[in-house]
Amino acid sequence: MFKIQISSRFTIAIHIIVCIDYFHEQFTITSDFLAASVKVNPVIIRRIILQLKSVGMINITRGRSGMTLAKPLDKITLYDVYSAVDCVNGSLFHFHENPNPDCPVGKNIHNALDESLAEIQRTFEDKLRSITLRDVAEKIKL
Amino acid sequence: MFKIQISSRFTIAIHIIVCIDYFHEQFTITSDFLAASVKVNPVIIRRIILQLKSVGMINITRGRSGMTLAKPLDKITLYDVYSAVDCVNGSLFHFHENPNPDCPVGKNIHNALDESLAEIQRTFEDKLRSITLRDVAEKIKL
DNA sequence: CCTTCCTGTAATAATTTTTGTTACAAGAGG
DNA sequence: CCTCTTGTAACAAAAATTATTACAGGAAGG
Repeated sequence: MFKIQISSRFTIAIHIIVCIDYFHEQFTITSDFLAASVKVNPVIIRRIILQLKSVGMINITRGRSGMTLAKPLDKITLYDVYSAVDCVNGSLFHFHENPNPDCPVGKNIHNALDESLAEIQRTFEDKLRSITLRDVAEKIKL
Repeated sequence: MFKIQISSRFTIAIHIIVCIDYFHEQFTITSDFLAASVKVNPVIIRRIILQLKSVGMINITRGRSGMTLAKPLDKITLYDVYSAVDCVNGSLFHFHENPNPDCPVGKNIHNALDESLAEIQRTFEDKLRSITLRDVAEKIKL
């Protein structure tokens, strides 16, 4: 009924990293190469790899060089990827913005909830931190 | 830059439940009353209270009766509210839908990731289960 | 029993996000 | 200098979220 999902940019980014690791000795990895594996437009890939590059996760240059990983897989957690592509600056929860300040509940609901919501988000992100790209890549190679 | 937030329906639903608890002895609680505290259109309120009703969390009748809670606050967890308003049937994560089956990575990425993503979601939902509406309401009354 | 109030619900609009696409300048390397 | 590919803008399409109007139909009060 309702959607509420974390962008596919996250799983695409994971797919990209695993692909670079998997194929880097066999092929020159380009955005077209990755687009063929992920099956999306190459520009989508480029936008994501720019974000991964900006946090020092991969190396890219223009021209025929192809891209490489800048870190070993076991030094990249799902959280690293998540924060690289999705900008988790803010809250995972969307708060209704104008509760009535003249109502005792409306005035305090934010304070009453914020701490709990932040704690939930922290738990979620800690779990993301506990899984590395190596864990994922190993399951691919089986 | 990107949004990715759980619908405000969740925090609105919490607001609603706390309001009913807080005001039920003083006032007749209607969707207009709640709309004034939350500061959204009454129809938004009605759609949410219907969902809360459908899982047996509140009692509603047409006419002048007003609505009441069907459960004590400490028997309602944030997860109960979350699942009532947001239909968490599916995954919290949006997977890109057509990875290339002819690519060894594309063919296996789903299997390799699904278990981990499900575990992350489970952790998240368990945390939601650990907080009750009583915890929230108590902070309002301070 | 009839008037009033409020829910339940459809229909629709306005925003905001997300994803996809085309196009092209500019850097890198052969 | 030619070719390949990134980096990026501009724009289009699709999907999701939130808001709004309107009204039929129970429930309660007089």
